[in-house]
Amino acid sequence: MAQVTPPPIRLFNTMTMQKELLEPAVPGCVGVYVCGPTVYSYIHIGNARTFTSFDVVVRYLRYRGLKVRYVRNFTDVDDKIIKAAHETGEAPVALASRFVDIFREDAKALHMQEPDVAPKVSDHLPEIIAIIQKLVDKGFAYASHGDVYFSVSADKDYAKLSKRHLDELCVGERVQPGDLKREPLDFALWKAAKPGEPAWESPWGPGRPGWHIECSAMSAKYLGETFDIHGGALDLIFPHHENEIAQSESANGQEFAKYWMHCGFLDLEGAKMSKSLGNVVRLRDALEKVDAEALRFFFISTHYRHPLSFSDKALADAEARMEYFYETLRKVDERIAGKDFGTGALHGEPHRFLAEFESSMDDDFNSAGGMSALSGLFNLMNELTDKPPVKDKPMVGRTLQALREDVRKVSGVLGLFEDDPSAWLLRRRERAVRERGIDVAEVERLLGERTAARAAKDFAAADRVRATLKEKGVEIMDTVGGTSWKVAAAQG
RNA sequence: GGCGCCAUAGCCAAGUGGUAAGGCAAAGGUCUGCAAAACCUUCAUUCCCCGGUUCGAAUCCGGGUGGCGCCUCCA
Repeated sequence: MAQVTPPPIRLFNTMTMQKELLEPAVPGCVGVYVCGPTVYSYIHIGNARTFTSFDVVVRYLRYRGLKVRYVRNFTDVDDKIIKAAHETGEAPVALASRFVDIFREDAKALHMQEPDVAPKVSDHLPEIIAIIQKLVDKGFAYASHGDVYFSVSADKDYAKLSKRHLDELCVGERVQPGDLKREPLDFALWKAAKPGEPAWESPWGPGRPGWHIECSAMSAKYLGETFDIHGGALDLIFPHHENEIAQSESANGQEFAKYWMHCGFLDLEGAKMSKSLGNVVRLRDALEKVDAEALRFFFISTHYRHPLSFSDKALADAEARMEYFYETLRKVDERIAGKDFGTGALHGEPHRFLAEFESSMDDDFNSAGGMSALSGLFNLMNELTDKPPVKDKPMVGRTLQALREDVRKVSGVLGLFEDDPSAWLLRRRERAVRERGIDVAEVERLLGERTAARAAKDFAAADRVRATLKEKGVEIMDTVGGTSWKVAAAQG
């Protein structure tokens, strides 16, 4: 077996601010670490966008034949968790554990694949304490009244990821009164326990890890001291990722991650989503109103590094597009199901669309560019189904089969079209029926009346029924197989 | 103040040196009893503005203007 040529995937590296060819440390194998959620609440649609983006990255790397180890952690020890637990009266560990389960449900609902490893901070105290000890031993960290701090001045290339100047950073840094730190920029690796807080024993007394050290410890455990891709959203560049680099490279004396990928922000029609404004949209609330794949499609339609604006209109557009895709697939499946069209030539080079899709995705996971190829693919499916340009029916059938097969491949990468088309369409109609308060029995009765009128060639009566239904938001379609109906697009 | 990002048709959105993908909307057409869906056609001599580099720039450089993010927890 010949050596497989590595796929020419290029990705934008925040460290160098350039697109680079992906060259894994171990050829053919890619280690990916994505900073996962702090489990103190429900995730919002911004979090969902980030995790969906990396879900697609990992799916694509695998599609391209790379062996991926995908690690996404749970931060289950944290100030915010302690605070939230205080409010609900739960034990912090219990609250965190509850939201880990909730996160898993949400991720599944959005068709995200499980990471290979989903480590929790609370399960990795020995590893965390070990790396802190290593930093203390090497002189990069110091203990202070039960806390341990990383000494930023000991790290000569601190801030290389965010490209900041230390003297400038000091200006904005708040220095707490009675601070235990030597320098304002130093950050906590270990925090001494306060009464009532979860605490673990350590060489510095009871306490808990600081925010950043967990990722250094857990990534090293599961991916090694140097690994390939480290991801997260833009806001993690500073200080979180910067501090991870400082810790890991100081402790291990080698490069931490080769490629840094950062996902752009999602806003609400230009407004920042924030708790103080009270406009945080939870993923699960969004999924009450919009189909999961439509939401994924909405995310995927814009490049992962670009800002994305969430709105009802954008969602409605995405859902309408998904309906087009699924209607097409339903027709195609009906046409080719269980049929054998033999072997032979295909019409119109159907595989060119998949090739186009791949070349877009190879270029920094440009899923938005890939949509163009997808449109071409579906367009050809419709053309072949409804108005075949060639008479050779077996050839048309074979071509449709080939196209359907390519849709399945794209589906595996994007996490779209994973449903049975008819089931998806019916589910969407049922949701619309509920939302619009449509009386299905009445619709069926009116349709019966209309069918009778049409049979009697009383088209005026038939058109009156059509108009009546239209007022109720129901659109009807006459086909060879009879009349079907759907809920018209919402007018607002 | 520092470090960055963004600005492409009515809207969404690719394209980062070689002469503007795709989608939605709109208009016309095919099909239809009429529709819907689908398909076909049309729809940016031009990419926020002003300079510069180049045979050639939406793409590179300089300067503006307008949005935004991070610098404190944040996906």
